[in-house]
Amino acid sequence: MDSAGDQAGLDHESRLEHGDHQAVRLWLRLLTCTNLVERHLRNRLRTEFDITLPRFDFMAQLAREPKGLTMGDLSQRMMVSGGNVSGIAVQLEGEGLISREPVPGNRRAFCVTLTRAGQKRFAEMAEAHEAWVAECLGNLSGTETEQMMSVLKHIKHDVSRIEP
Amino acid sequence: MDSAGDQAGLDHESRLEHGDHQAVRLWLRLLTCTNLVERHLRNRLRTEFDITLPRFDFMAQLAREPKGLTMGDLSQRMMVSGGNVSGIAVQLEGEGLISREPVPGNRRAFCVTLTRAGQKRFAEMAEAHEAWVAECLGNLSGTETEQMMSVLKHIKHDVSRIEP
DNA sequence: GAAAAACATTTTATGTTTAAAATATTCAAA
DNA sequence: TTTGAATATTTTAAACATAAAATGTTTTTC
Repeated sequence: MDSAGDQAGLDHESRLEHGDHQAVRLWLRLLTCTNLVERHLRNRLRTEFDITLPRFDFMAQLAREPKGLTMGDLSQRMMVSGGNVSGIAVQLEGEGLISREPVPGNRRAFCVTLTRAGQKRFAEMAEAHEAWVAECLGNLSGTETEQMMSVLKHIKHDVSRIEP
Repeated sequence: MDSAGDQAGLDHESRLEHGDHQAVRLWLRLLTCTNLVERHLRNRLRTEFDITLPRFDFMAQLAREPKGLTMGDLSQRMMVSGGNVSGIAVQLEGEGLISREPVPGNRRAFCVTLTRAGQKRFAEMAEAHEAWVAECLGNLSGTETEQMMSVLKHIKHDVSRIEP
């Protein structure tokens, strides 16, 4: 196969440019779409539970790990800087939603867990949150969802290889 | 069709729960993936051009509209608050990359354009940026790209209908 | 044509986010 | 065991983000 098979008869160089351009278009749409959903969830959390998305995320990570997580674990899983996690923890601790206890064999680290009040509070929010997400992404067909999951996995793999 | 056709024999209620749960899994993957790419681009812009993503985005909007845009246009296209755009504009103007001139028939609005220096600077960055995006999203097959574009369009449509 | 409404932007106050420096602890050698 | 490297967290400074109030301008309406 040669130039006969080229899309729209483009040569190698302009085909590459075309491909790059397509990638940018996809990226802008991906970014816009994610921001749209994120903003929607953020607003709902604020108006209905008076909580920010990062704080909700913080609690969600803990809810998945009843044994607790260190500040570093949280930073990694939330994919935000350590300083950020630090600030959120102070607030949530002040509100009695999480507790930070020293780790027996390691005086550097804290073990952060949801308090009972935190668990109760999170359970209420999580149910609503799940419904809101379903409002945004739940109308896709089974095929669409699978395609999306598959392509995102592919992207994640490609990006991870760039600078590990 | 009745319970015979249900996936995995789930009843209506648990099928709904399953669907909601799937939506959350998709959302988390979508968010993670977008953040991964965004962070990568942000880091590269910082290390190689010493510029932030919002400032790059600001200039990108102007590059697409040689006739210029008002502050309000920019706010809308960048999907951020007006106050935010205002702050970025002051900086970029200070660096001589954009200019803000009064609009003839409207003394409220400014017409913001890239200066010649801004155009030159942006052209350099845009070329690199396009290549970085292609590194992240350019290894997808044509089918994958099309699927992704299509599903994202669907999502955007669904979300827009929730609260317009 | 004056009052009111709408518009375009900036200012202010508050809070989030990051990178980088600082602090403190643990581990590994030499 | 003391030096040095690695680890875990907090603090700090700068940029970014928002909502709401303030400022000035234009349009509408009566």
